[in-house]
Amino acid sequence: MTREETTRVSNAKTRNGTKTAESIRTAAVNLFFEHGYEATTLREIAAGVNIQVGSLYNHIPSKEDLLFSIMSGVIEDLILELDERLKPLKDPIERLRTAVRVHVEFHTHRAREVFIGNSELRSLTQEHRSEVIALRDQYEDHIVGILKAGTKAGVFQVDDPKLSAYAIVTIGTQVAGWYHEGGRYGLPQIAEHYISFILRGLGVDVAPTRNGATTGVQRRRTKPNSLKLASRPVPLR
Amino acid sequence: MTREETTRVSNAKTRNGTKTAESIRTAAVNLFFEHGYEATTLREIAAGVNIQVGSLYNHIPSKEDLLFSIMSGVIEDLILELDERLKPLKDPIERLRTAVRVHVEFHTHRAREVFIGNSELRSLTQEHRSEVIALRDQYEDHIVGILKAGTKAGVFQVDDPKLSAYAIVTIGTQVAGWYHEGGRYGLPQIAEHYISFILRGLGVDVAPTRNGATTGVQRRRTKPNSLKLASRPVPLR
DNA sequence: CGACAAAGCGAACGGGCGTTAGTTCGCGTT
DNA sequence: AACGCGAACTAACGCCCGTTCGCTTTGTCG
Repeated sequence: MTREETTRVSNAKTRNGTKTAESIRTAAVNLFFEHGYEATTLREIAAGVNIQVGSLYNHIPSKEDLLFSIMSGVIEDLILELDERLKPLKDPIERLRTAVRVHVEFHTHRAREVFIGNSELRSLTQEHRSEVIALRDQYEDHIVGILKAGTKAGVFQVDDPKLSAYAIVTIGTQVAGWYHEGGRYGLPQIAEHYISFILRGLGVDVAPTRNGATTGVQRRRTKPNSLKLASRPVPLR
Repeated sequence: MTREETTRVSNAKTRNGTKTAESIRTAAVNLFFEHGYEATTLREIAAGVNIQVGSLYNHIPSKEDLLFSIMSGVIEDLILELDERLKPLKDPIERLRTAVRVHVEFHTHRAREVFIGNSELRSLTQEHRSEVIALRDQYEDHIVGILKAGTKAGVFQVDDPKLSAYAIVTIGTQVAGWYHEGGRYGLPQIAEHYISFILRGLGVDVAPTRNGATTGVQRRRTKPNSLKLASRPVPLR
Protein backbone atom coordinates (compact mmCIF):
# COMPACT_ATOMS: atom_id res chain seq x y z
CA MET A 1 0.00 0.00 0.00
CA THR A 2 2.63 2.49 1.03
CA ARG A 3 5.10 2.08 -1.77
CA GLU A 4 3.68 1.24 -5.17
CA GLU A 5 6.09 -1.07 -6.87
CA THR A 6 9.19 -2.76 -5.61
CA THR A 7 11.96 -4.12 -7.78
CA ARG A 8 10.36 -5.08 -11.10
CA VAL A 9 12.69 -6.88 -13.48
CA SER A 10 10.84 -9.64 -15.27
CA ASN A 11 9.54 -9.07 -18.76
CA ALA A 12 5.99 -10.32 -18.25
CA LYS A 13 5.43 -12.81 -21.01
CA THR A 14 4.22 -15.83 -19.17
CA ARG A 15 1.53 -17.79 -20.94
CA ASN A 16 1.09 -15.79 -24.07
CA GLY A 17 3.85 -15.10 -26.56
CA THR A 18 3.21 -11.36 -26.89
CA LYS A 19 2.86 -9.25 -23.83
CA THR A 20 -0.65 -9.24 -22.49
CA ALA A 21 -0.62 -5.64 -21.33
CA GLU A 22 0.04 -4.52 -24.87
CA SER A 23 -2.78 -6.64 -26.25
CA ILE A 24 -5.13 -5.15 -23.71
CA ARG A 25 -4.21 -1.67 -24.85
CA THR A 26 -4.77 -2.55 -28.49
CA ALA A 27 -8.09 -4.23 -27.85
CA ALA A 28 -9.22 -1.31 -25.73
CA VAL A 29 -8.28 1.22 -28.41
CA ASN A 30 -10.28 -0.64 -31.02
CA LEU A 31 -13.32 -1.08 -28.83
CA PHE A 32 -13.28 2.43 -27.39
CA PHE A 33 -13.05 3.74 -30.93
CA GLU A 34 -15.89 1.65 -32.24
CA HIS A 35 -18.37 1.83 -29.41
CA GLY A 36 -17.07 4.55 -27.14
CA TYR A 37 -15.62 4.23 -23.67
CA GLU A 38 -18.86 4.10 -21.73
CA ALA A 39 -20.40 1.55 -24.06
CA THR A 40 -17.38 -0.72 -23.93
CA THR A 41 -17.33 -3.53 -21.40
CA LEU A 42 -14.31 -4.90 -19.64
CA ARG A 43 -15.69 -8.28 -20.60
CA GLU A 44 -15.48 -7.32 -24.26
CA ILE A 45 -11.90 -6.18 -23.82
CA ALA A 46 -11.03 -9.39 -22.01
CA ALA A 47 -12.61 -11.43 -24.78
CA GLY A 48 -10.46 -9.56 -27.29
CA VAL A 49 -7.36 -10.72 -25.42
CA ASN A 50 -8.68 -14.24 -24.82
CA ILE A 51 -8.65 -13.79 -21.10
CA GLN A 52 -11.17 -13.68 -18.28
CA VAL A 53 -12.40 -10.37 -16.90
CA GLY A 54 -10.73 -10.64 -13.55
CA SER A 55 -7.35 -11.25 -15.15
CA LEU A 56 -7.37 -7.76 -16.60
CA TYR A 57 -6.70 -6.45 -13.14
CA ASN A 58 -3.29 -8.06 -13.18
CA HIS A 59 -2.37 -5.39 -15.72
CA ILE A 60 -4.54 -2.35 -15.13
CA PRO A 61 -5.66 -0.59 -11.96
CA SER A 62 -9.08 0.30 -13.35
CA LYS A 63 -11.02 0.86 -16.52
CA GLU A 64 -10.67 4.60 -16.23
CA ASP A 65 -6.93 4.32 -15.82
CA LEU A 66 -6.75 2.32 -19.01
CA LEU A 67 -8.50 5.12 -20.85
CA PHE A 68 -6.21 7.71 -19.33
CA SER A 69 -3.04 5.91 -20.35
CA ILE A 70 -4.29 5.71 -23.92
CA MET A 71 -5.24 9.37 -24.06
CA SER A 72 -2.13 10.79 -22.48
CA GLY A 73 0.10 8.42 -24.42
CA VAL A 74 -1.10 9.54 -27.80
CA ILE A 75 -0.64 13.24 -27.10
CA GLU A 76 2.81 12.67 -25.68
CA ASP A 77 3.79 10.81 -28.81
CA LEU A 78 2.40 13.60 -30.95
CA ILE A 79 4.37 16.26 -29.14
CA LEU A 80 7.51 14.17 -29.34
CA GLU A 81 7.14 13.69 -33.07
CA LEU A 82 6.43 17.35 -33.72
CA ASP A 83 9.45 18.43 -31.69
CA GLU A 84 11.72 16.10 -33.57
CA ARG A 85 10.56 17.06 -37.05
CA LEU A 86 10.58 20.76 -36.23
CA LYS A 87 14.02 20.81 -34.66
CA PRO A 88 16.11 21.35 -37.81
CA LEU A 89 13.84 24.01 -39.32
CA LYS A 90 14.14 27.77 -38.98
CA ASP A 91 11.98 29.36 -41.66
CA PRO A 92 8.45 30.01 -40.32
CA ILE A 93 6.77 28.91 -43.53
CA GLU A 94 8.69 25.63 -43.59
CA ARG A 95 8.00 25.13 -39.91
CA LEU A 96 4.28 25.60 -40.45
CA ARG A 97 4.34 23.36 -43.49
CA THR A 98 6.00 20.64 -41.48
CA ALA A 99 3.73 21.13 -38.51
CA VAL A 100 0.65 20.66 -40.67
CA ARG A 101 2.22 17.69 -42.38
CA VAL A 102 3.12 16.03 -39.08
CA HIS A 103 -0.30 16.80 -37.71
CA VAL A 104 -2.16 15.31 -40.64
CA GLU A 105 0.09 12.28 -40.88
CA PHE A 106 -0.05 11.53 -37.19
CA HIS A 107 -3.80 12.00 -36.95
CA THR A 108 -4.29 9.68 -39.87
CA HIS A 109 -1.74 7.17 -38.77
CA ARG A 110 -3.18 6.80 -35.32
CA ALA A 111 -6.70 7.81 -36.10
CA ARG A 112 -8.38 5.58 -33.58
CA GLU A 113 -6.39 6.79 -30.62
CA VAL A 114 -6.71 10.39 -31.70
CA PHE A 115 -10.44 10.04 -32.01
CA ILE A 116 -10.62 8.65 -28.52
CA GLY A 117 -8.46 11.46 -27.25
CA ASN A 118 -10.84 14.00 -28.74
CA SER A 119 -14.09 12.51 -27.60
CA GLU A 120 -13.64 10.81 -24.26
CA LEU A 121 -12.35 13.66 -22.16
CA ARG A 122 -15.43 13.68 -19.98
CA SER A 123 -15.00 10.09 -18.94
CA LEU A 124 -11.78 10.89 -17.12
CA THR A 125 -11.49 11.78 -13.48
CA GLN A 126 -10.90 15.43 -12.68
CA GLU A 127 -7.18 14.92 -12.12
CA HIS A 128 -6.62 12.87 -15.23
CA ARG A 129 -8.64 15.28 -17.32
CA SER A 130 -6.53 18.21 -16.18
CA GLU A 131 -3.40 16.32 -17.07
CA VAL A 132 -4.59 15.53 -20.59
CA ILE A 133 -5.77 19.08 -21.16
CA ALA A 134 -2.40 20.39 -20.06
CA LEU A 135 -0.73 18.19 -22.65
CA ARG A 136 -3.12 19.35 -25.33
CA ASP A 137 -2.50 22.99 -24.48
CA GLN A 138 1.19 22.32 -24.67
CA TYR A 139 0.75 21.08 -28.21
CA GLU A 140 -1.40 24.02 -29.24
CA ASP A 141 1.22 26.35 -27.89
CA HIS A 142 3.70 24.91 -30.37
CA ILE A 143 1.44 25.93 -33.25
CA VAL A 144 0.73 29.31 -31.77
CA GLY A 145 4.47 29.81 -31.38
CA ILE A 146 5.07 29.18 -35.06
CA LEU A 147 2.34 31.62 -36.02
CA LYS A 148 3.67 34.30 -33.71
CA ALA A 149 7.20 33.90 -35.02
CA GLY A 150 5.95 34.09 -38.58
CA THR A 151 3.88 37.16 -37.82
CA LYS A 152 6.80 38.90 -36.16
CA ALA A 153 8.93 38.09 -39.19
CA GLY A 154 6.22 39.64 -41.35
CA VAL A 155 5.50 36.55 -43.43
CA PHE A 156 2.08 35.77 -41.96
CA GLN A 157 -0.90 38.06 -41.68
CA VAL A 158 -2.49 36.89 -38.47
CA ASP A 159 -5.04 38.82 -36.47
CA ASP A 160 -5.08 36.41 -33.61
CA PRO A 161 -2.67 33.48 -33.43
CA LYS A 162 -4.83 31.51 -31.04
CA LEU A 163 -7.87 31.72 -33.27
CA SER A 164 -5.88 30.75 -36.33
CA ALA A 165 -4.21 27.92 -34.47
CA TYR A 166 -7.62 26.50 -33.61
CA ALA A 167 -8.55 26.50 -37.27
CA ILE A 168 -5.33 24.86 -38.36
CA VAL A 169 -5.40 22.17 -35.72
CA THR A 170 -9.05 21.51 -36.38
CA ILE A 171 -8.66 21.01 -40.11
CA GLY A 172 -5.94 18.46 -39.68
CA THR A 173 -7.65 16.69 -36.86
CA GLN A 174 -10.83 16.12 -38.77
CA VAL A 175 -8.97 14.35 -41.53
CA ALA A 176 -8.71 11.41 -39.18
CA GLY A 177 -12.49 11.25 -39.24
CA TRP A 178 -12.85 10.38 -42.89
CA TYR A 179 -9.47 9.31 -44.24
CA HIS A 180 -9.00 5.68 -45.04
CA GLU A 181 -6.24 4.01 -46.95
CA GLY A 182 -7.04 3.38 -50.57
CA GLY A 183 -9.64 6.15 -50.61
CA ARG A 184 -9.92 8.92 -53.16
CA TYR A 185 -7.02 10.86 -51.71
CA GLY A 186 -3.52 9.86 -50.72
CA LEU A 187 -2.08 11.24 -47.57
CA PRO A 188 0.55 13.47 -49.18
CA GLN A 189 -2.03 15.05 -51.45
CA ILE A 190 -4.35 15.75 -48.54
CA ALA A 191 -1.55 17.24 -46.51
CA GLU A 192 -0.32 19.46 -49.35
CA HIS A 193 -3.84 20.53 -50.17
CA TYR A 194 -4.46 21.72 -46.64
CA ILE A 195 -1.00 23.26 -46.39
CA SER A 196 -1.80 25.46 -49.38
CA PHE A 197 -5.22 26.28 -48.02
CA ILE A 198 -3.82 27.25 -44.66
CA LEU A 199 -0.87 29.23 -45.98
CA ARG A 200 -3.15 31.22 -48.22
CA GLY A 201 -5.46 31.72 -45.28
CA LEU A 202 -2.51 33.23 -43.44
CA GLY A 203 -1.83 35.61 -46.30
CA VAL A 204 1.13 33.78 -47.78
CA ASP A 205 1.32 33.94 -51.55
CA VAL A 206 1.18 30.37 -52.77
CA ALA A 207 1.09 29.23 -56.36
CA PRO A 208 -2.26 27.73 -57.34
CA THR A 209 -2.22 24.04 -56.54
CA ARG A 210 -2.22 21.49 -59.29
CA ASN A 211 -2.48 17.80 -58.48
CA GLY A 212 -1.34 18.20 -54.91
CA ALA A 213 2.13 19.69 -55.18
CA THR A 214 2.47 23.27 -54.10
CA THR A 215 5.69 25.15 -54.62
CA GLY A 216 8.96 23.84 -55.87
CA VAL A 217 10.04 22.89 -52.41
CA GLN A 218 9.70 19.22 -51.60
CA ARG A 219 7.89 18.43 -54.77
CA ARG A 220 8.92 14.82 -55.01
CA ARG A 221 8.82 12.43 -52.09
CA THR A 222 10.87 9.28 -52.13
CA LYS A 223 8.27 7.10 -50.43
CA PRO A 224 5.01 8.22 -51.98
CA ASN A 225 2.61 6.54 -49.60
CA SER A 226 4.10 4.54 -46.80
CA LEU A 227 1.32 4.89 -44.29
CA LYS A 228 -0.95 2.22 -43.02
CA LEU A 229 -3.93 1.98 -40.76
CA ALA A 230 -3.30 -0.88 -38.39
CA SER A 231 -6.77 -2.37 -38.35
CA ARG A 232 -10.14 -1.83 -39.90
CA PRO A 233 -12.34 -0.06 -37.41
CA VAL A 234 -15.87 1.03 -38.08
CA PRO A 235 -15.67 4.51 -39.52
CA LEU A 236 -18.03 7.26 -38.59
CA ARG A 237 -20.05 7.13 -41.74
CA MET B 1 -49.72 -1.78 -33.21
CA THR B 2 -50.88 -1.60 -36.81
CA ARG B 3 -51.50 2.11 -37.14
CA GLU B 4 -49.30 4.38 -35.11
CA GLU B 5 -51.31 7.35 -34.05
CA THR B 6 -54.97 8.13 -34.49
CA THR B 7 -56.51 11.55 -34.19
CA ARG B 8 -54.40 13.54 -31.76
CA VAL B 9 -55.93 16.85 -30.81
CA SER B 10 -55.25 17.59 -27.16
CA ASN B 11 -52.38 19.81 -26.24
CA ALA B 12 -50.92 17.72 -23.43
CA LYS B 13 -50.73 20.02 -20.47
CA THR B 14 -52.52 18.18 -17.75
CA ARG B 15 -50.86 18.39 -14.39
CA ASN B 16 -47.88 20.50 -15.27
CA GLY B 17 -48.13 24.00 -16.70
CA THR B 18 -45.47 23.71 -19.39
CA LYS B 19 -45.44 20.81 -21.74
CA THR B 20 -43.61 17.85 -20.33
CA ALA B 21 -42.33 16.50 -23.61
CA GLU B 22 -40.47 19.72 -24.23
CA SER B 23 -38.93 19.68 -20.80
CA ILE B 24 -37.73 16.14 -21.36
CA ARG B 25 -36.02 17.18 -24.56
CA THR B 26 -34.31 20.08 -22.88
CA ALA B 27 -33.16 18.05 -19.92
CA ALA B 28 -31.90 15.32 -22.22
CA VAL B 29 -29.94 17.78 -24.35
CA ASN B 30 -28.22 19.20 -21.31
CA LEU B 31 -27.40 15.83 -19.81
CA PHE B 32 -26.31 14.23 -23.06
CA PHE B 33 -24.06 17.19 -23.67
CA GLU B 34 -22.51 17.14 -20.23
CA HIS B 35 -22.06 13.44 -19.64
CA GLY B 36 -22.70 11.82 -23.01
CA TYR B 37 -25.57 9.64 -24.07
CA GLU B 38 -24.31 6.35 -22.70
CA ALA B 39 -23.40 7.86 -19.37
CA THR B 40 -26.76 9.56 -18.96
CA THR B 41 -29.48 7.75 -17.05
CA LEU B 42 -33.18 7.94 -17.72
CA ARG B 43 -33.48 8.46 -13.99
CA GLU B 44 -31.34 11.59 -14.27
CA ILE B 45 -33.50 12.90 -17.09
CA ALA B 46 -36.63 12.16 -15.14
CA ALA B 47 -35.22 13.97 -12.12
CA GLY B 48 -34.53 16.98 -14.33
CA VAL B 49 -38.20 17.12 -15.23
CA ASN B 50 -39.38 16.34 -11.70
CA ILE B 51 -40.99 13.15 -12.77
CA GLN B 52 -40.59 9.43 -12.12
CA VAL B 53 -38.70 7.23 -14.56
CA GLY B 54 -41.65 5.27 -15.78
CA SER B 55 -43.55 8.43 -16.64
CA LEU B 56 -41.02 9.24 -19.33
CA TYR B 57 -42.51 6.49 -21.42
CA ASN B 58 -45.71 8.46 -21.77
CA HIS B 59 -43.70 10.78 -24.01
CA ILE B 60 -40.90 8.80 -25.60
CA PRO B 61 -40.77 5.31 -27.11
CA SER B 62 -37.24 4.64 -25.89
CA LYS B 63 -34.02 6.28 -24.81
CA GLU B 64 -32.46 5.78 -28.22
CA ASP B 65 -35.43 7.39 -29.92
CA LEU B 66 -35.04 10.43 -27.73
CA LEU B 67 -31.45 10.77 -28.90
CA PHE B 68 -32.47 10.33 -32.50
CA SER B 69 -35.13 13.02 -32.37
CA ILE B 70 -32.60 15.45 -30.94
CA MET B 71 -29.97 14.64 -33.55
CA SER B 72 -32.21 14.71 -36.59
CA GLY B 73 -34.05 17.79 -35.35
CA VAL B 74 -30.97 19.92 -35.10
CA ILE B 75 -29.73 19.12 -38.59
CA GLU B 76 -33.14 19.72 -40.06
CA ASP B 77 -33.25 23.12 -38.43
CA LEU B 78 -29.78 23.89 -39.73
CA ILE B 79 -30.70 23.03 -43.30
CA LEU B 80 -33.88 25.05 -43.04
CA GLU B 81 -32.04 28.10 -41.79
CA LEU B 82 -29.34 27.85 -44.44
CA ASP B 83 -31.90 27.53 -47.21
CA GLU B 84 -33.76 30.57 -46.04
CA ARG B 85 -30.74 32.82 -45.67
CA LEU B 86 -29.26 31.68 -48.95
CA LYS B 87 -32.42 32.09 -50.99
CA PRO B 88 -32.07 35.77 -51.95
CA LEU B 89 -28.37 35.58 -52.80
CA LYS B 90 -26.82 35.00 -56.20
CA ASP B 91 -23.15 35.98 -56.01
CA PRO B 92 -21.02 32.97 -55.05
CA ILE B 93 -18.82 34.98 -52.70
CA GLU B 94 -21.82 36.40 -50.88
CA ARG B 95 -23.41 32.98 -50.74
CA LEU B 96 -20.28 31.50 -49.21
CA ARG B 97 -19.98 34.37 -46.78
CA THR B 98 -23.53 33.85 -45.65
CA ALA B 99 -23.14 30.10 -45.46
CA VAL B 100 -20.15 30.42 -43.15
CA ARG B 101 -21.93 33.04 -41.10
CA VAL B 102 -25.04 30.90 -40.72
CA HIS B 103 -22.92 27.89 -39.92
CA VAL B 104 -20.94 29.62 -37.20
CA GLU B 105 -23.95 31.34 -35.71
CA PHE B 106 -26.06 28.22 -35.66
CA HIS B 107 -23.31 26.06 -34.25
CA THR B 108 -22.72 28.57 -31.51
CA HIS B 109 -26.35 29.24 -30.86
CA ARG B 110 -27.21 25.61 -30.42
CA ALA B 111 -23.83 24.36 -29.37
CA ARG B 112 -25.06 21.62 -27.08
CA GLU B 113 -27.29 19.96 -29.64
CA VAL B 114 -24.67 20.29 -32.34
CA PHE B 115 -22.08 18.70 -30.13
CA ILE B 116 -24.39 15.78 -29.47
CA GLY B 117 -25.06 15.48 -33.16
CA ASN B 118 -21.36 15.23 -33.86
CA SER B 119 -20.41 12.78 -31.16
CA GLU B 120 -23.25 10.36 -30.54
CA LEU B 121 -23.71 8.89 -33.99
CA ARG B 122 -22.59 5.47 -32.86
CA SER B 123 -25.25 5.23 -30.19
CA LEU B 124 -27.99 5.24 -32.81
CA THR B 125 -29.52 2.16 -34.35
CA GLN B 126 -28.44 1.33 -37.87
CA GLU B 127 -31.60 2.79 -39.41
CA HIS B 128 -31.53 6.00 -37.40
CA ARG B 129 -27.85 6.45 -38.06
CA SER B 130 -28.35 6.21 -41.80
CA GLU B 131 -31.10 8.77 -41.60
CA VAL B 132 -28.97 11.26 -39.73
CA ILE B 133 -26.02 10.73 -42.04
CA ALA B 134 -28.26 11.35 -45.04
CA LEU B 135 -29.29 14.67 -43.54
CA ARG B 136 -25.71 15.60 -42.87
CA ASP B 137 -24.70 14.75 -46.41
CA GLN B 138 -27.54 16.86 -47.66
CA TYR B 139 -26.14 19.80 -45.75
CA GLU B 140 -22.61 19.24 -47.00
CA ASP B 141 -23.92 19.14 -50.53
CA HIS B 142 -25.18 22.68 -50.10
CA ILE B 143 -21.67 23.87 -49.31
CA VAL B 144 -20.16 21.83 -52.12
CA GLY B 145 -22.71 23.35 -54.47
CA ILE B 146 -21.66 26.85 -53.58
CA LEU B 147 -18.02 26.00 -54.12
CA LYS B 148 -18.70 24.38 -57.47
CA ALA B 149 -20.75 27.35 -58.67
CA GLY B 150 -18.02 29.72 -57.57
CA THR B 151 -15.37 27.65 -59.28
CA LYS B 152 -17.34 27.52 -62.50
CA ALA B 153 -17.76 31.28 -62.36
CA GLY B 154 -14.01 31.55 -61.93
CA VAL B 155 -14.07 33.33 -58.59
CA PHE B 156 -12.80 30.41 -56.47
CA GLN B 157 -9.67 28.37 -57.01
CA VAL B 158 -10.74 24.98 -55.77
CA ASP B 159 -8.97 21.73 -56.53
CA ASP B 160 -11.57 19.55 -54.94
CA PRO B 161 -14.84 21.01 -53.68
CA LYS B 162 -15.52 18.11 -51.36
CA LEU B 163 -12.17 18.43 -49.62
CA SER B 164 -12.54 22.16 -49.25
CA ALA B 165 -16.08 21.79 -47.99
CA TYR B 166 -14.85 19.50 -45.26
CA ALA B 167 -12.38 22.13 -44.14
CA ILE B 168 -14.95 24.90 -44.16
CA VAL B 169 -17.58 22.96 -42.28
CA THR B 170 -15.03 21.73 -39.79
CA ILE B 171 -13.71 25.16 -38.91
CA GLY B 172 -17.13 26.52 -38.18
CA THR B 173 -18.25 23.47 -36.31
CA GLN B 174 -15.37 23.52 -33.90
CA VAL B 175 -16.22 27.05 -32.84
CA ALA B 176 -19.06 25.53 -30.88
CA GLY B 177 -16.46 23.69 -28.85
CA TRP B 178 -14.86 26.71 -27.30
CA TYR B 179 -17.13 29.70 -27.83
CA HIS B 180 -18.91 31.08 -24.83
CA GLU B 181 -20.79 34.29 -24.47
CA GLY B 182 -18.78 37.05 -22.93
CA GLY B 183 -15.51 35.43 -23.94
CA ARG B 184 -12.62 37.13 -25.71
CA TYR B 185 -14.37 37.13 -29.07
CA GLY B 186 -17.83 38.18 -30.12
CA LEU B 187 -19.69 36.06 -32.57
CA PRO B 188 -19.59 38.50 -35.49
CA GLN B 189 -15.85 38.92 -35.17
CA ILE B 190 -15.31 35.19 -35.09
CA ALA B 191 -17.50 34.69 -38.11
CA GLU B 192 -15.83 37.47 -40.11
CA HIS B 193 -12.40 36.22 -39.13
CA TYR B 194 -13.11 32.78 -40.45
CA ILE B 195 -14.86 34.13 -43.52
CA SER B 196 -11.68 36.00 -44.48
CA PHE B 197 -9.54 32.99 -43.69
CA ILE B 198 -11.70 30.73 -45.81
CA LEU B 199 -12.08 33.12 -48.73
CA ARG B 200 -8.34 33.63 -48.89
CA GLY B 201 -7.94 29.88 -48.68
CA LEU B 202 -10.13 29.64 -51.77
CA GLY B 203 -7.98 32.12 -53.62
CA VAL B 204 -10.26 35.13 -53.28
CA ASP B 205 -8.43 38.42 -52.86
CA VAL B 206 -9.55 39.82 -49.53
CA ALA B 207 -8.28 42.95 -47.90
CA PRO B 208 -6.25 42.24 -44.75
CA THR B 209 -8.63 42.06 -41.83
CA ARG B 210 -8.64 44.74 -39.20
CA ASN B 211 -10.85 44.39 -36.14
CA GLY B 212 -13.18 41.92 -37.73
CA ALA B 213 -14.64 43.71 -40.73
CA THR B 214 -13.51 42.48 -44.12
CA THR B 215 -14.43 44.23 -47.34
CA GLY B 216 -16.79 47.10 -47.89
CA VAL B 217 -19.71 44.80 -48.39
CA GLN B 218 -21.98 44.42 -45.43
CA ARG B 219 -19.70 46.35 -43.18
CA ARG B 220 -22.29 47.52 -40.72
CA ARG B 221 -24.89 45.26 -39.20
CA THR B 222 -27.99 46.71 -37.63
CA LYS B 223 -28.13 44.29 -34.73
CA PRO B 224 -24.52 43.97 -33.66
CA ASN B 225 -24.80 41.06 -31.26
CA SER B 226 -28.19 39.54 -30.75
CA LEU B 227 -27.16 35.99 -29.98
CA LYS B 228 -27.50 34.16 -26.75
CA LEU B 229 -26.59 30.81 -25.38
CA ALA B 230 -29.61 29.40 -23.67
CA SER B 231 -27.95 27.83 -20.65
CA ARG B 232 -24.54 27.34 -19.14
CA PRO B 233 -23.38 23.83 -19.88
CA VAL B 234 -20.07 22.41 -18.81
CA PRO B 235 -17.59 23.15 -21.58
CA LEU B 236 -15.00 20.71 -22.75
CA ARG B 237 -12.10 22.36 -21.02
C1' DC C 1 13.89 -29.99 -8.73
C1' DG C 2 11.50 -27.03 -5.85
C1' DA C 3 10.25 -22.36 -4.50
C1' DC C 4 8.19 -18.16 -5.77
C1' DA C 5 5.85 -14.80 -7.99
C1' DA C 6 3.37 -13.45 -12.01
C1' DA C 7 -0.77 -14.24 -14.34
C1' DG C 8 -5.02 -16.59 -15.31
C1' DC C 9 -9.44 -18.57 -13.61
C1' DG C 10 -14.16 -18.35 -12.15
C1' DA C 11 -17.51 -17.17 -9.10
C1' DA C 12 -19.47 -13.77 -6.61
C1' DC C 13 -20.61 -8.91 -4.85
C1' DG C 14 -23.54 -4.84 -4.77
C1' DG C 15 -25.50 -1.82 -7.50
C1' DG C 16 -27.56 0.43 -11.41
C1' DC C 17 -29.49 0.03 -15.88
C1' DG C 18 -33.71 0.41 -19.48
C1' DT C 19 -38.04 -1.08 -19.70
C1' DT C 20 -42.75 -2.91 -18.35
C1' DA C 21 -46.99 -3.32 -15.88
C1' DG C 22 -50.66 -2.15 -12.89
C1' DT C 23 -52.71 1.50 -10.73
C1' DT C 24 -54.36 6.20 -9.51
C1' DC C 25 -55.72 10.78 -10.55
C1' DG C 26 -57.57 14.98 -12.67
C1' DC C 27 -59.47 16.81 -16.63
C1' DG C 28 -62.74 17.75 -20.66
C1' DT C 29 -66.45 15.72 -23.01
C1' DT C 30 -70.73 13.39 -23.25
C1' DA D 1 -73.01 12.32 -13.22
C1' DA D 2 -70.45 9.00 -15.69
C1' DC D 3 -66.94 8.16 -18.74
C1' DG D 4 -62.59 8.11 -21.33
C1' DC D 5 -57.97 9.28 -21.53
C1' DG D 6 -53.59 11.22 -21.00
C1' DA D 7 -50.16 11.38 -17.66
C1' DA D 8 -48.24 10.54 -13.41
C1' DC D 9 -46.79 7.03 -9.68
C1' DT D 10 -44.86 2.75 -7.68
C1' DA D 11 -42.79 -1.52 -7.92
C1' DA D 12 -40.65 -4.79 -10.05
C1' DC D 13 -38.36 -7.47 -13.98
C1' DG D 14 -34.10 -9.40 -15.91
C1' DC D 15 -29.79 -8.16 -17.11
C1' DC D 16 -25.14 -6.56 -17.05
C1' DC D 17 -21.74 -3.61 -15.09
C1' DG D 18 -16.84 -2.82 -12.68
C1' DT D 19 -14.45 -4.76 -9.23
C1' DT D 20 -12.80 -8.24 -5.72
C1' DC D 21 -10.90 -12.48 -4.11
C1' DG D 22 -9.33 -17.07 -3.13
C1' DC D 23 -7.49 -20.51 -5.75
C1' DT D 24 -4.84 -22.73 -9.47
C1' DT D 25 -1.62 -22.81 -13.22
C1' DT D 26 2.58 -21.55 -15.29
C1' DG D 27 7.32 -20.03 -16.34
C1' DT D 28 11.82 -18.73 -14.36
C1' DC D 29 15.78 -19.21 -11.69
C1' DG D 30 18.75 -20.57 -7.93
